[in-house]
Amino acid sequence: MAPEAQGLDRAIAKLRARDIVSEEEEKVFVASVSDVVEIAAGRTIVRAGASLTHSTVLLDGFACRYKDLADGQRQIQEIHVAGDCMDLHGFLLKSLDHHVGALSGVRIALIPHEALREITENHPHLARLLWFATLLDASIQREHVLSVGRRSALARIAHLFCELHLRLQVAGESNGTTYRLPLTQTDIADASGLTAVHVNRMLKKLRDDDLLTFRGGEVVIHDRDRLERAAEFDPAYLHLERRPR
Amino acid sequence: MAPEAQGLDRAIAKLRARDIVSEEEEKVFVASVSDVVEIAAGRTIVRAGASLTHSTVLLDGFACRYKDLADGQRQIQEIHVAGDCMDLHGFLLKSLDHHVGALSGVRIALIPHEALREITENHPHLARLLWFATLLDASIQREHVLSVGRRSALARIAHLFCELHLRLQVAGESNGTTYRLPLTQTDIADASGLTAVHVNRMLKKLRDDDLLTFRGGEVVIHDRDRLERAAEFDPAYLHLERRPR
DNA sequence: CGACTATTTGACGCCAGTCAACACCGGTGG
DNA sequence: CCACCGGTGTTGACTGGCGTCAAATAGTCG
Repeated sequence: MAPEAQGLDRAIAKLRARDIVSEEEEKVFVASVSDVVEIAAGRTIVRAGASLTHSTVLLDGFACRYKDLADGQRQIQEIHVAGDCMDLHGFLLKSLDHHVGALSGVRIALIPHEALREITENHPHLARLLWFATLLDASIQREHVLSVGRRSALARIAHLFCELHLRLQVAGESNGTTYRLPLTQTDIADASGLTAVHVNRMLKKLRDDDLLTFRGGEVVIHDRDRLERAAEFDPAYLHLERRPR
Repeated sequence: MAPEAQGLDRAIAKLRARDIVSEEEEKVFVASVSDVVEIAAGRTIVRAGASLTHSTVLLDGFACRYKDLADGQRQIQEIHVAGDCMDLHGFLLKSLDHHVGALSGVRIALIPHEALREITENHPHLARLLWFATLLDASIQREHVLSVGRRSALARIAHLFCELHLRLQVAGESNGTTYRLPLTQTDIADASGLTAVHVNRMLKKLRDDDLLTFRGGEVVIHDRDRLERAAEFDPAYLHLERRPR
């Protein structure tokens, strides 16, 4: 592995939480990386509609998929954490229907579509694991539809923090009750379909109720049980069981 | 093809709208069907969490994926039309995180996971097409997040009707401006994250504005242009281009 | 015809949006 | 060292879109 590709182990860890990944498959995956680049916070990583030749793996930092409406409203569809294959979807869609943006400074690995195609031809099990990774995105997005469509503002935000906590734990980026999350309240609002002002009010309530504190890009969970109940959080949709796929 | 498997051609048509499907691939796909069953309106087709051995293709009728909250609120995450591979996701997830229900009477084909695995081992291009089909679901669900999170009630409903119109045209189930849609206003509400009462008000407004009429399970579009503008509908996310995948 | 479900409409209430003012903070330059 | 500045966070007053409740009407199936 090129030394700068460190962080790829997080992507492997994410898969290993769901199935066995052989040494050889790990090698094939790591070898498929053609390049590693850094991108500053706030920059666009992939623009909707652009013709794609590479997919990306988020090695470090936070990114998101999002769409805008004509009046300037933005909706974040999924927040990505280290280890996520962000636009593996682009491999077969050929162009993305949404933008991918850097929420913090990020480091990403590029994987040529040609290498992915190769994997589908010669490494069917690894191909199924990559397919699985895209299905996990879909599952996360479905839970997001539920949140935005039916949960109260408070529950939406609580749910988001629960989900990120668990996903970051899988990537090895959280000890028990704390994690870094360098997002603004506006980002949270764009993810949860609310306004920044109302997010602020709900964050205050979460603090006052002693459920969690989000300040200075850091989340501190005070009462995980009550937080999960407030969010009606059930981690089943993250499919955290190791099974043959 | 078993005669009762008619309707599978709609699934093939859906793929052929996006890439070339060879005669042999079609044969392999059709041969993978082990059974065809009918299910009455309102019944559950797959329950969340159940252990799965088959995936399903919707041959006829309308179905949906949905989740419920504890207080009884329901959120439909995607409406499926004839030709959709509904829980191809279950092939690799092994158990679904959501329910699949029949919105009308439906006919579905069952495909054993074993046959799908076989396809990933021996027919990589066909496997990529099936992967693509699941990515299309993800894309539709992302647009759904945008709708529910940011569009007004009127735009949400207008968008839903635009999307279904186009998807039904691909399946050969709509002439120019009309299509069958045997859903109740409550179903529309559950899909769009609104209440049935408010859906009713918005449908009245769509009628009064002469954009479309939805009555008796039939949609009549009066002014497609203005409807699309009201919905801010852009079909790019349906990826209707025939390209090598 | 009667029971049931779906649709329609009106009155009213509330959750979240809007608008606005102010505090905070790190960076920048005089 | 401090004035300034843009981005972010905080709070209050007010508004409005959509939810809630309720009752009447229209279909539908036995």
